Amino acid sequence: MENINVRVRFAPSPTGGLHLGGVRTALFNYLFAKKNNGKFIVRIEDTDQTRFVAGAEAYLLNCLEWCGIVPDESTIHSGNHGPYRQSERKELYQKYAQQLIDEGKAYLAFDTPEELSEMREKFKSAENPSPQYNAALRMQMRNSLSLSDADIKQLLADKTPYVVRIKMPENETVVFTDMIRGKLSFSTALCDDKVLLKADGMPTYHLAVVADDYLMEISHAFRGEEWLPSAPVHILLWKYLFGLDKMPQWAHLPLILKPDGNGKLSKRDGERLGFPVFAMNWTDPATQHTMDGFKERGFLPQAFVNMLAMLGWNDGTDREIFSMDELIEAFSIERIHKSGAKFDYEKAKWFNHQWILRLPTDAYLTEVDEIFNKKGMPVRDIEKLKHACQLVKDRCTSLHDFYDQAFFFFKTPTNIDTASIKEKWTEHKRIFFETFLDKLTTVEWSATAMEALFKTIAADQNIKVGELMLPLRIMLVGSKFGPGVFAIAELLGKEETTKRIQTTLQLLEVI
RNA sequence: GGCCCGUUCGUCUAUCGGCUAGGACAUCUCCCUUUCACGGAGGAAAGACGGGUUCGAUUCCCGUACGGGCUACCA
Repeated sequence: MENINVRVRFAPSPTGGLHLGGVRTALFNYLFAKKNNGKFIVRIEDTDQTRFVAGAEAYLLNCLEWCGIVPDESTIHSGNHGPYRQSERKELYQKYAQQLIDEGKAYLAFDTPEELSEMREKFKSAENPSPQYNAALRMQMRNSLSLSDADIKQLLADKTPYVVRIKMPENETVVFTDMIRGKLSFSTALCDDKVLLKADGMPTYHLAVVADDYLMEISHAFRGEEWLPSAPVHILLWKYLFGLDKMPQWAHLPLILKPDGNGKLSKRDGERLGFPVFAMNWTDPATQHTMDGFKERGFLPQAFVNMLAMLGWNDGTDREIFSMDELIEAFSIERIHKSGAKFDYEKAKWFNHQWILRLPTDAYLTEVDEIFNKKGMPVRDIEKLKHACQLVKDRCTSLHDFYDQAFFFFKTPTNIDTASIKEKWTEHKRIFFETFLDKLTTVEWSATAMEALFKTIAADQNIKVGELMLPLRIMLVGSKFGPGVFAIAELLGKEETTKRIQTTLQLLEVI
């Protein structure tokens, strides 16, 4: 079989981290590559020097690594197709641009940005709100097709800045097969003369994507649906430069939509609706504004990946829970959907809960420990934390919930909800708990033994057990939540349990 | 405006011409639980519309509507 080289391309920008759509594109690329024993290549471009941010490359790869999406080749991990940065490959693109010019497939355009917006203003109408630089208009602009040779020479001699534009054929039909959508056709008459090389000598995406994919022997390329309209330009460039037989197979992935209303999910939606949109947190270097990622919100990478995979793909059965290996095993590109999917944070949390239950506690103990540390409650006894996690995992949807659900194991509650019990508090109950405390010193320290003792004393003293359970819970936990009370007591230990009961008894005395 | 893509419960989706339209999230009811959850059982909830093709269309075709994407020297 031919070599399978699947690539995903990123262009980091300072305003945003790695969003859901980006991770999902990478994920599908990765699944496809692994499924077919191919290579997964991550390309991170410094497409625009002014926008490129130091640290962005490492950030992107960290995010992918957290997700378990590990590239075989990347800008940082390197491979044998370097150099990877666009700025270091400048001459290559210029060479291809020149080739196109020589063959009459592209031309030089000297129009200034002002002239371009002037043109757009001038030709703008109700029927045509966005006039294109195309066959109909290019002869009215200042370019190597409309100007005389002498003029062009003079402009070049004066070092007038220019761009290279593709000369779109007047009326040709470009046909190609998308792996997800099937056969698609576009008329070149509707595409404009896209800029291939910018005035600073750097390529636009259109030229770069074609040249890079060729040089790096890419066989398959997945990207977002938003690229579909410019696909004909890329197909044409492949035809002109390298031949369609060498062109990678395309797959245009559906978009991830905002949960409410319509449209592409944006980072603003996350802030507005209170959920993360990035894999890991990202600080905008300009504003120093940090946005949480799924990782920081207490998501497990397994759950995050699982959730993303199910947003636009399924295996045709009712199964929803997949590990990365299982995804690779089950993945098939034919089953990727064509339509966009609205992101549902509730469902994302459900996936996380499922993975919290499924994974052994050890898989996330370090993260939970860190969360306790950040809350200012360092856990000295990691084994105890582990037990606590096992006790409360049923009721945790995020890793942060472990703190809310288990903090009382590590710190005596300061707010005792005595209000809930004081109305029904009696002298009998006080006597009961004093007896219980007394006998506790002799009993074997286990939940079952304690429960038996508790019930025996209750029977002896003729008090309903139900009347005593809530008070005991309040004494140990501080309020009305948590796992079984005797299990809590067991983990708290004899000393702490006794102390908490005594403290609350005193509190009730005062009241 | 033009071009392209899409359209099954509120949401994510199953169905590759036979459907009493299945599952999951969310929601509601009940059970379990001497707390809060988990869990279990059940309920309500969908094929945008109009034409074809066919014995039979959610499924295939064509229109219409609606939604989205693109229409930059951004990707």
